[in-house]
Order: sequence, then C-alpha cells, then structure tokens
Amino acid sequence: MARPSRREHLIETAITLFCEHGYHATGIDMLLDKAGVSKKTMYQHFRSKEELIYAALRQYDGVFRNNFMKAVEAAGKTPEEKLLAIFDVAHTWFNDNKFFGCMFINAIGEYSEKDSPIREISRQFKQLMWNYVAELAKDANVKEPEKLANELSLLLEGAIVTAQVSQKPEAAVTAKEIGKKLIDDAMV
Amino acid sequence: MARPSRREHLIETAITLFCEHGYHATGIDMLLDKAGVSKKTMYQHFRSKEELIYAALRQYDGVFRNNFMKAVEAAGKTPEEKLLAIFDVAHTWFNDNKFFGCMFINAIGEYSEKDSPIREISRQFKQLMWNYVAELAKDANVKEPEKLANELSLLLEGAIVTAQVSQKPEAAVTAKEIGKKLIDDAMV
DNA sequence: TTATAAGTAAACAGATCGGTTTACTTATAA
DNA sequence: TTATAAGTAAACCGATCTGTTTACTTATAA
Repeated sequence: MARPSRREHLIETAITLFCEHGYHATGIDMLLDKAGVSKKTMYQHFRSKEELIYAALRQYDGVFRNNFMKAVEAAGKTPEEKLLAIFDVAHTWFNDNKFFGCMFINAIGEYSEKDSPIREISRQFKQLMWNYVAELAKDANVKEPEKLANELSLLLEGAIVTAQVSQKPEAAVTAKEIGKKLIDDAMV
Repeated sequence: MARPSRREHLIETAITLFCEHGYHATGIDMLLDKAGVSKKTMYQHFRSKEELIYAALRQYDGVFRNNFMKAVEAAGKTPEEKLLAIFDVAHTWFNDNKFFGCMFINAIGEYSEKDSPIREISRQFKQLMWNYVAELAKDANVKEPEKLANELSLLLEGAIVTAQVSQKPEAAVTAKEIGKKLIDDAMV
C-alpha cells in the first residue's frame, strides 16, 4: 500500500523544485534524491519527466486555486470586498520567502511550442482564475463583469511579475488601489 | 578583422534562441550550429555560456529600450499621448509572431538565486523602463509622477504576461484603457 | 508460509551538456 | 613573403541528462 503517499510526495517535491529552479534546471536525480525515492519507483508512477511536470502543474493548479479562493472568501464578506481581497491574498503570497513567481508563467517561459500540453495547462489555469474573478464580479452586480474580470486579472498578473522581478511585494498594494478605482467605476 | 561582426552575430543568435526556447533548453551546440560559428571562436569571445547570456541580456536591454522609446516618441506628441502610446507599442510587439514574452521575466523564472547577475540585469532593465515612464509622467505634469509610473509599469507587465500566457495580445488594449483613466485622474 | 506487489540501491545505456584541445585554413598587414 | 591573428572542423573530456535494468529487500495478504 502506501501508494498514494509516494506519488503525492514526488509531486510535492517536484512542485517545490520546479518553482524555485525552473523545469529544465531541475534534474530527475536531484529531485529523487530530495524526495528520497528510487528512480524505478518514479518511472513506475510517471512515464517521463514531462508526465511528472504535467502532474505537478495539475496538482498545483488545484491546490493553489483552492487556497487562493478560500483565503479570498475568508478576507471579504461582500463580493466587492472579495474582489479587493484578491490583492491582499496576493500580497501575503508575495511576502512568502518561498515566492518565486507564478509556476505557470515560468513554465510558459521554458516551453514555447504553441500546442505544448504544458502551455495548455498554464492557459487553463489562468482561464480558471479569470472565471473566479468574473463570478465575483457578477455577484457584485457591476456593469460589465467580464470586462472588470479582464482588468483585475491583468492587474494581478502585473503585480505577480513586479513582485517577482523587481522584488517589490508592495506591487500588490498598487494593484489593489487601481482595482478599487475600477470596481467603483463599474458599480451600478 | 570582422571581429565585431562575429561577436554580434553570436549575441543576435543567442537572443533569438533564448527568447524562444529559454536559457537552459538552449544548448551551446545548437546555438553554434544556428550561428554557423565554431566552438573555439565562441569561447574566445565569451568565457562561458553564462557570459554569453549576460551579453545577450545586456544587448537586448539596450536595443529593446531604444526601439521601444523611439516607437513611443513617434506615436505620440504630448507627454500624455506618449504615456498612452506605450500600450500601442506593446500591442504591436504582442502581435509579432516572434513574441515569446519578456526575455527578462523569462530569465528570472530560470535563475532564482537572489544575487544572480542575470536577476540583477533583469531588475535593472525593469528599473530603466520605469525611469522612462516616470520621466514621461513628470513631463506630463501629473500629480504624483512616480506613483503613476508604478501604476503604468505594472499595467505593462500585466499586459505582457496576459498576452504571452493567455495568448491575448488585446490585453494591451485593456491596459491602455486602465492607463487612460489613471492618467486622467493624475492630471492637475 | 508463501506468493505478490512495491519498494530500494546501483549499475548501466546512450545522448547531450558545457568546455578544451588539436590540426588545419584562411586573411591580413608588415 | 611571411609572421600573426582569427577562423573552422572535429576529436575529446568529464559530467550530467533522461530513462532502463538488475538484484535485492521489504511489507502485506491469501
């Protein structure tokens, strides 16, 4: 038994290393050493490194969005508050010393082939995040919820990259201020 | 002679490949094959692959900012127009079929060590871009030019990543609309 | 008890990595 | 003409890459 545990642990380790060092730079040997799992076991669970990358991205997709949404719901009561809380949650994220930017943005940088499954997963993740923002916007009864979702999503991306590249976690505050203006403008 | 030509050509090739495939995924052999330059010659010009990466980033830093600023100046007369033109220039960039996101953002994703020279060059590039936006903002006599520079820079980052990951070059339009609001609000 | 499934450690494979060296070929300028 | 600098092609190096295989060790459940 103990089957789910091994697989899970490999994915967890993979997420950690891919986040910090990137995908090509993370070797299988290093990963297995860190995970304390033998090579045979890994290749029993995943057919290739790419399969492990897919699994890691898929797992992270679910976990991240779940945590993110929970944190947003916890931080705001009304839909408007929740929309703004997005940036507070992001701020907390940026200040984590294990913050290395968005795993999916980083993945796209290393896999540029247009039909790559890795790109597809990343695109889907962003779509699902957008869906969530759009839902909140609809709940808030704003004029054009999808437009507002576009705007707030773009602000979030900008904050993530600014926090990552320019080492400015306070980019979340800038994004929040802009977001507040846009939400106010969009309120009926 | 012909010395500058070889070095330049290696850097040009490096920029192209690093942009499209990333840094770790681009092997020296592949690069040299594409450049039509022998290995010995390359290692005569650059002490290591990392040195070539530095040189490529530095070159791209200069060229990109020069082209970007020229395009912005050409597209707008008044400082306000120029501030908005940033997003038009970005839009054109996003629609280039050789658009693979920002070279520096992608670099950060592969090199996470805090004191890495690659990170430093990338941080500097973003700083210099910010400086330019801040200059334009000052010329436009807005209330808080540096705050506006923070905001517009963040919007630009957001647009770049959205165009790259979600394959939506029209993110530039979204960013421009938000930018217009912020500029208008900041006008004295 | 014993068959089975899942694990480990480690050798191995072939390719590729970054980087060096050797032998030969230009081109140029004194 | 000839010394020099810069180039090429290709062999070579040790390390590392992804992935496979072998031999042995658990743990579990019939």
